[in-house]
Amino acid sequence: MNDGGKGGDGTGRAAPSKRKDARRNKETLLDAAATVFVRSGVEAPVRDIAAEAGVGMGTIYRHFPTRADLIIAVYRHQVEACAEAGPALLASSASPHAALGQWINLFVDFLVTKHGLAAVLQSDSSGFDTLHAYFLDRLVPVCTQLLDAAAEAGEIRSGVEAYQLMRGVGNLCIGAGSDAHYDPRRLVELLIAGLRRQPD
Amino acid sequence: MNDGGKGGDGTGRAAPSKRKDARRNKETLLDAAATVFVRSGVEAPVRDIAAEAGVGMGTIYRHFPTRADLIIAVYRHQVEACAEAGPALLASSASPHAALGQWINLFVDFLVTKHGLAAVLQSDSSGFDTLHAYFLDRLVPVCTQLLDAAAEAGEIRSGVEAYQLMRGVGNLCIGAGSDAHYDPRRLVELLIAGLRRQPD
Amino acid sequence: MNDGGKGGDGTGRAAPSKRKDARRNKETLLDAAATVFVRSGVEAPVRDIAAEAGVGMGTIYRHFPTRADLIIAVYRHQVEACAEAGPALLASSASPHAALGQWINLFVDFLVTKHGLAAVLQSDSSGFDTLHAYFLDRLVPVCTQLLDAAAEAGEIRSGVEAYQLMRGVGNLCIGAGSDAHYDPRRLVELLIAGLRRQPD
Amino acid sequence: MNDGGKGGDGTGRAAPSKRKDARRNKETLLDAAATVFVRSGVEAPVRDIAAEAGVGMGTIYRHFPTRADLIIAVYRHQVEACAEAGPALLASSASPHAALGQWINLFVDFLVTKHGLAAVLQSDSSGFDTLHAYFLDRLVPVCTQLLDAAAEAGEIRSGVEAYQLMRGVGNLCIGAGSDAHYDPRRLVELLIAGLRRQPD
DNA sequence: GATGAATGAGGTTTCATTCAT
DNA sequence: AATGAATGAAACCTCATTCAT
Repeated sequence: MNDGGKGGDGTGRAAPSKRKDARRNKETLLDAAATVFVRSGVEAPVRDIAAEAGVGMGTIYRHFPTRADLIIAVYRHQVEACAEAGPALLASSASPHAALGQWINLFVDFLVTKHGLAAVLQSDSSGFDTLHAYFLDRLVPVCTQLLDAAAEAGEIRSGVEAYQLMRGVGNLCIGAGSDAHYDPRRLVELLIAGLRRQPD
Repeated sequence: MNDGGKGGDGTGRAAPSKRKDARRNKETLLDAAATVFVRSGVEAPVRDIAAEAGVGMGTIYRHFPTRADLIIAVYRHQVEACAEAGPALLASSASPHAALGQWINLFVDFLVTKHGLAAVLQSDSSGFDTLHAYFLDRLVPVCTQLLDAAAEAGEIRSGVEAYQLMRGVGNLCIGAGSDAHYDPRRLVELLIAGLRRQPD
Repeated sequence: MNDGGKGGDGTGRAAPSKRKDARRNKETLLDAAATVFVRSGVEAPVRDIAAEAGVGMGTIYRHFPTRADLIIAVYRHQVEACAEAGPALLASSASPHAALGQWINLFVDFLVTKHGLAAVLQSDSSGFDTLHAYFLDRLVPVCTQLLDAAAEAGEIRSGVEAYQLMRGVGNLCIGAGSDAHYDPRRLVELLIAGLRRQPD
Repeated sequence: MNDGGKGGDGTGRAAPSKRKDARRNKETLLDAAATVFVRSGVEAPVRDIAAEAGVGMGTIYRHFPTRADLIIAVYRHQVEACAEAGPALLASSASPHAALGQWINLFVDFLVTKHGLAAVLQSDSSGFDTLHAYFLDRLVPVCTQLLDAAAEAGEIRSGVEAYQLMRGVGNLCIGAGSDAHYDPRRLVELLIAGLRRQPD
């Protein structure tokens, strides 16, 4: 959304120009943000991120007007990868339900390593609307596809929407890491198991 | 020493005594807090709660030194009721697993109507330690009992601890209410279903 | 301390009468205040004193409208004793200057054991005016007498006023006790030594 | 808005650069703080200082994270000057004892004009540790040097430590200014006189 | 474009003092 | 007379966000 798409823009650039500098700067920013996010969570003070990047705070606001924009940018690659893994898993797995389980695991693995991200994903603070929307837009369709496939195969009960499932999985990941006795993976596994069409 | 005083004091007191007033006031406070908690969540500013109750902020601090104390007081009755319902359900339900499901539903019903409580329950901020402890102390044993019964009856897979389950359920309840499309009950149902010993 | 504990106090009272009760109460208060002053300084919260005495805060305000009143009452005996020691020392000492030194030592001994009193004695907060006045009224004349005697005997340089000297000694006592490396007695000794008519 | 000031800045600079502005601002802050310190003492509310300077409170915290930092900054020049005057006086004075007296006078002159500083200098509140340390680190060695010189010259009794002397002098300066009848200078003079080796 | 100084709302907590019971 | 609950002013400190340079 904020930079103009899949990347067609780079093909034959010759002049390094301001543009390149800016890009480098932006990437420095993303690296710094990622680092700080790991250290202090995705709600870390802007100042800390700026300091880590060695730039002024204004620079961050220029490139990423809202925190959501920054978070999205930092995790875009991983979200994309996750989204793209959906169809692939569907194709390669023994069953749609298995594919769903594996895909969800990818999502969980992503979330549990992102200190504070899961929490912010369910925040209803309007500042995070964009973030919310991005994750949903990108992942819900994939999840829907997997869910539909499993439903069609008769493996799962119907009536569970992808949106809900994603939200639930996201929620289960909140607080992981701060409590060694809490293992979201295990619970998510139960959740997915619960989707199974029941024997009785 | 300070009240013996004149001596008699007892039997037929007409004066309602400060004590009674204070007690009433405390209840006013709890009502006010409950109201504000619904409106703005359990992390609402102390000042707001005081205003709602029509008292000074100091009054709140007098009765409830920490926010955790206030939250516990506000919800104590419901938590107790929930805890006590466990054994009852176990006795009256068709199966331990069914009892577990029903009990969890009670817990979910409780949580989803408490704006922000679920979120705070998993917060690792030290200010909420007491709150955390209270919920855990009161509910985990009950859950354990239900879980054990179900395990013994061979209805569920073993290896899931009550603590984890409660945490998971609590997490699933975060953000309920702020999103009409998100229904924790449904997901919790899946989670509990997932506990079932699998057919394969 | 404040309730008689061992029970010895019962000797032979027949008619406790309101008056006596009130007196007892007042004394209980003074004991409690003294205790708390030692523990937390003379600026300890009113509530603490009330708690120590086992009475309500209102009772303290009734008997001692201002903190200064309370402080004065607590230390009155000792201040009186100090004041009265002046003439006695003058009569019994080898020289007026020696008497002065001994008397000042009494004052210092009194102050250094009263956590925070010296500090409050020089506070210009209007709340302490009475306190200020009491100490001054009671002790400055005594000091003047000693000073005059010493001056008359040609032992000290003239031109130092009792008020100043008392203030100075009081100031030197501030903070004693909180710093093992600071010994007001030694400095006061220098001050008094400095009063001596210089040889040159 | 915030300073207008003496006007010297007009020379020829066109772009005073943020840095320069900030520096000026910092000085504005120090001036304001000094003013407020005179008016209300060194423990004046941060908000008052900010108001006096015409800046937000955050600005104060940016430049001076703790109150001790601010106080030190406000008085640094004078403390340094005082410290540096020590050796100079020693070199130029008739005797080490005279030098000591003059140096102490400088210190007293400094303190008596700093409303509340002397009081805070003996506070044992941990917030002022830095302040305490600064004054001690800077001045005690100088005092030691003067004291040692005088002792070596046989002018004073030994056994008085610079730390104690400084503390004592500081204490004597507490409350100066709020009482026209109290003149610390006179008392300090006595103290120093008292150091003299006694004739007897 | 970049910088980072400045702003100031926002929330917390403490206690002296009053006054209804 | 005594009680102690209630009041609420005061101060503190933090950060997201803006904007002059």
